[in-house]
Amino acid sequence: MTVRTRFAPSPTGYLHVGGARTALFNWLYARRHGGKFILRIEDTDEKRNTAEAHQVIYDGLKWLGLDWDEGPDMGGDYGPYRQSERSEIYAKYLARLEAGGHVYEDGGSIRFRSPRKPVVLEDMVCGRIEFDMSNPATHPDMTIRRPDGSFIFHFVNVVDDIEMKLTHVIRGEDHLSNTPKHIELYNALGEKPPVFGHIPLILNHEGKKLSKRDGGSSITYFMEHGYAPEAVANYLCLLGWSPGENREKLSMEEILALFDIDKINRRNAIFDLDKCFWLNGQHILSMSFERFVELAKPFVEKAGISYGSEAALLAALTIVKPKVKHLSDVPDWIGFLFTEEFTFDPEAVEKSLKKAGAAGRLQALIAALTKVEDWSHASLEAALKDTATTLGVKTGELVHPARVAVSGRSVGPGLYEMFVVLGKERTLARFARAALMAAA
RNA sequence: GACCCUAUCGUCCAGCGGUUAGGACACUGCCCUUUCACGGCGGUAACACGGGUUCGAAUCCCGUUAGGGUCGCCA
Repeated sequence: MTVRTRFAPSPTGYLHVGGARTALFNWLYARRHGGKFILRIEDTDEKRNTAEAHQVIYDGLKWLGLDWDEGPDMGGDYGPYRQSERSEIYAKYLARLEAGGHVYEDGGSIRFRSPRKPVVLEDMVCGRIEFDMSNPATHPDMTIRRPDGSFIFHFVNVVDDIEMKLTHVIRGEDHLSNTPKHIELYNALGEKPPVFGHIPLILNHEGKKLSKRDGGSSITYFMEHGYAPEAVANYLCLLGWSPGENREKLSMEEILALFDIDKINRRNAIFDLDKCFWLNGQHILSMSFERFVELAKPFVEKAGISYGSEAALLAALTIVKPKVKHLSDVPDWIGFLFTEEFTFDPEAVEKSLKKAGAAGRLQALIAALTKVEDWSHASLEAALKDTATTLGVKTGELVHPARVAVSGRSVGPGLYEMFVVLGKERTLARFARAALMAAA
């Protein structure tokens, strides 16, 4: 039997990180077991069902590196993959329930009559759980169809999972309490329930279910704020799961090799943006230059930086990669390399350029750099350090004003790297301008 | 309220009957250094509580407390 898992989001217009993690775990499970991963859109609630809302889901999943074998955009043997297009199927299943005497009408809607027998769930993550269904007050007969003929989540979800031959249902723990209802439905339909796995929830800093309002709760946030998909996927996996050996940073390939659904713990996790951010820096640091270019370039283009030639852009990206932490910071970190119109950070000017003696030190540096023939990192470093020795000052006294002189700011790529990328002429011109500012 | 799940540093994750309770983020001290970063060496910081079981419990059992989830004609 081939493993078949699914991600079944509702098109709400944004992809929740919790949903993304659910998708990730389902994808991982399918891929690990040579199975299929299916995307199904649960859009029975028509009012929030738009093409853009679908696109957000596709974009988010693709961005994370998740691919699906069957879905609304590509079809498959068990479609359609949008619930809004599956009404006849639901009607057919409702007829089966009616024939079995499992439903009754209540004020125009149709309810499923619970057998009121204990339900036992063998959950991949939570283990064996027995539910007492005897109290109608806490386990009322669920509505499965509204008076207007539309169907309710619990019913369509089960029907679709049956129809699409899903073998494993991995979902958030918020569904754990709903599961006995679903199992009753499977039983009434004479179908074998899939294997369930309820994963712990992602909570915000208040310890509540992470909601739309919380910063960083949607995948779009990470896409826009310069996170690498592999870093976010890595972080999401670490919530509730550990590869062992105190490992933190893992590639998708490594995760795929190590991930195991029954090693997921059962406690909810609080989303920590700090750690995700750190992991992002780690991934950027160790990713290939090609990958970095691929991820950083869209941000550069979007910022409208006229970088001239491709070679010039690559040179700039090279010196920035070892230090930048957010891909979205790249435009800011390279912009000054391509224009003389860059802005000076007033605070940096005040602190470094206007510092007593800075003007004189810059002049000394100009004199020394002018004499440098071989405009290389090593020669430039030697020249600057010699100057510092001659002047009897710490290298920092030259480095700080020099950095502000060529970039206008106190943070950025390595100093000599910037000199090299700018070239001798532009570097010295910027120094001359800065010396004027320092003297003013 | 009923039912279900959970309980180790502030946060995430190790631990699976015998450990000086470990790693990571964050915070912080020192070193390196060319700012920021990176890196290196340290530090602060945890087994919710009470009963059992056992020679021995963070680990197993029960209870309490706390937190989360579900109880929709949302998904």
